[in-house]
Amino acid sequence: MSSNVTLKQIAEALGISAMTVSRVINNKKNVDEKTRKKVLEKAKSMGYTPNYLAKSLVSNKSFTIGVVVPEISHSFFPEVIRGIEEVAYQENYQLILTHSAEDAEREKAAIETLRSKRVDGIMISCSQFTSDLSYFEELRSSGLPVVFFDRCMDEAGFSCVGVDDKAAAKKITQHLIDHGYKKIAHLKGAQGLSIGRRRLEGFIEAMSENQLEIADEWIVESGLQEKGGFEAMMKLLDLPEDKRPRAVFAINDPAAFGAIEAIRERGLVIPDDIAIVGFSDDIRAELLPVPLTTVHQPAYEVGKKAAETLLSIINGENESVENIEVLTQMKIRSSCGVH
Amino acid sequence: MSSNVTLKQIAEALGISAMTVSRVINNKKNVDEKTRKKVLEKAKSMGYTPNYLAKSLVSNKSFTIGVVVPEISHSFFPEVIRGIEEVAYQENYQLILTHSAEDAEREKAAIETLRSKRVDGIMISCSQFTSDLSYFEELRSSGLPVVFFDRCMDEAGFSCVGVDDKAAAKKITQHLIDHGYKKIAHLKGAQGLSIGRRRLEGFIEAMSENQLEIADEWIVESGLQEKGGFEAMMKLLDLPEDKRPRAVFAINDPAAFGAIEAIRERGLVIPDDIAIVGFSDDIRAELLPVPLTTVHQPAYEVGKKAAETLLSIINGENESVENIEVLTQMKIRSSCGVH
DNA sequence: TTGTACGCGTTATCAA
DNA sequence: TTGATAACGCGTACAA
Repeated sequence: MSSNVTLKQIAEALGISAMTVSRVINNKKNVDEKTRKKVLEKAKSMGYTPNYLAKSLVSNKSFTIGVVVPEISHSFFPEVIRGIEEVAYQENYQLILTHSAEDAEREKAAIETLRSKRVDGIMISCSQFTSDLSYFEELRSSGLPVVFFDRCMDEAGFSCVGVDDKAAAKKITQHLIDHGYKKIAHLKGAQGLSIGRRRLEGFIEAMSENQLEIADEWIVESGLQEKGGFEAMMKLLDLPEDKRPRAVFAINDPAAFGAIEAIRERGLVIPDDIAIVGFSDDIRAELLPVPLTTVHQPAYEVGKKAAETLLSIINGENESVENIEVLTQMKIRSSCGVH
Repeated sequence: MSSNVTLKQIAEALGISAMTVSRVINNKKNVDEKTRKKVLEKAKSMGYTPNYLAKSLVSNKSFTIGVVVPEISHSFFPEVIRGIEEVAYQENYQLILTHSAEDAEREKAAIETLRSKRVDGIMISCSQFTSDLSYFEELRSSGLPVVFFDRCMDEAGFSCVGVDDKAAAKKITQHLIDHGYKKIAHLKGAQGLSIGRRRLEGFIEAMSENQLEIADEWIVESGLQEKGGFEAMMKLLDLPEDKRPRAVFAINDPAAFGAIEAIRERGLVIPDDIAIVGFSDDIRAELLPVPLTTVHQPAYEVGKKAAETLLSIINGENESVENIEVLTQMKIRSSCGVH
């Protein structure tokens, strides 16, 4: 077992008080130079490591931030985490990383654990199935600083850092429209989630402004993963040929990948038979046989901004509940049929 | 600020002792049913959250594991982290994730912070420039459970969980040899790192066993990133044409990607002019214009195994220092000229 | 069944 | 400059 050296032990070994040792370790002024040296040497030789648990217990401050993500593997979240970590590192905070695995209950449990570990704040990107608003209202009343990122619960009363989902969705839909597509479908995400709702809104707004029909059967829920995209696309492909859309805007790239697989399986060609665009600019998007037109999300920036927002709340520099949008960029490739 | 409710506050509100409340919260037997109910209700209404800091201080156990990775973004580490997280989650441990950004000093600092936060164990994947063995010896003498994964310091006396680097390197080199290549170069990694050394060993062994020449100028240090791969490959391409290798085994896929870029820039064709193979099966490998032959590393498995190993040490079920190798799988694609 | 005393490692406060 | 004491929130050990 790892036996840890304490201030008291150093003090005893030196025949002085623990308080003096503490003062030395924390670089306080009022310590005799000789004593200081003696203590530092002893601390080193005994292999002293300060106990932040005890420190935190006293100061009610842990310099730890909790992060809750719904998935870890794909390209977006690791990049966000890197952004968070960078900011945290600069400010001497550490990250407790938890993973909800798209499970709302696991997400709740993770948040409770983080609270128990007395993190100074929490950053949450919701699972696809998160819907219990009352839980977040309770969390809010606890006073713990919380910031959502990417996948937010809008009504929860916490700040949200994401991208300009609605504007970008509208823009990429408009791009399809500008190039002659009229029959456009949307693979949508859960409507409890900010991104699901906002991207759908952007799609609808673009269609409406151009007086295009938004057929009910052309808005299909796919969720955010490949499998859902595949299944949703299959539904569209099962429509009678004259009712079939000529273009598809998928809620995100993984859903688009699934849809592409479905289209390929049916022997149809992208973009000739069906055009498709995604959202997120997954690392694989530009490497596909038919590179995917999509919206680039500056994930690292989202992470940084979210961490900065949380830290400003923790430091009491910021009271307001904000909706912060990092700007995206369209990536026109060939899957939309327009180079 | 978030004012946290304590056992004592609940006790006072109920006119009983904190100890009784503690017993209820921890589901101890000897509590009157009525008291239990009363306490649970009060705890809920007051929004009680147990303070694990205090608990850990007493029990000398934090149920927290420190993880140190050299990079976060690419496909390998997120997948490893997911594996670690999964095991940790099952056993009710949380992860403090730290990032050395390939900086040996930052790595040391991260480990020290983790010790201060009294993690129950640490999992480390070294930076490319880690070389201070004495630091790890000190760490070892502290008795804190430590496991290396993927990038290990062999002499440090800690267990190491990785893949069968040497065997796999030998096998993929042999694959090139079997298909007629004789002039084969290797883009190597830092020799302070297990993977750098082992993959080079595998390469050399395959070449030697086939009595093939290992020219000094054909073993070039590239490091583990794209940029280094590009530069190293450029050196090879600058050799007089008759001294130029016909095939290249890159230490990992990112280095291979850089090398491929260099080859392309010189107007040469893969695999016709130069064949290339990598290591790691990056998510992009199979999507390249000429899909990359490489070695698939089961990253998730490595993470799981490493976490299991660490937990077994923490639980005192395992004393021995082991070298655990998860088996890889060759992915033959077209960059090696053999389908 | 319930309560009291004490200690975990640290620091703020006040006294010497 | 240094030291004694109390407190942070909790649980163990013991007593009532």
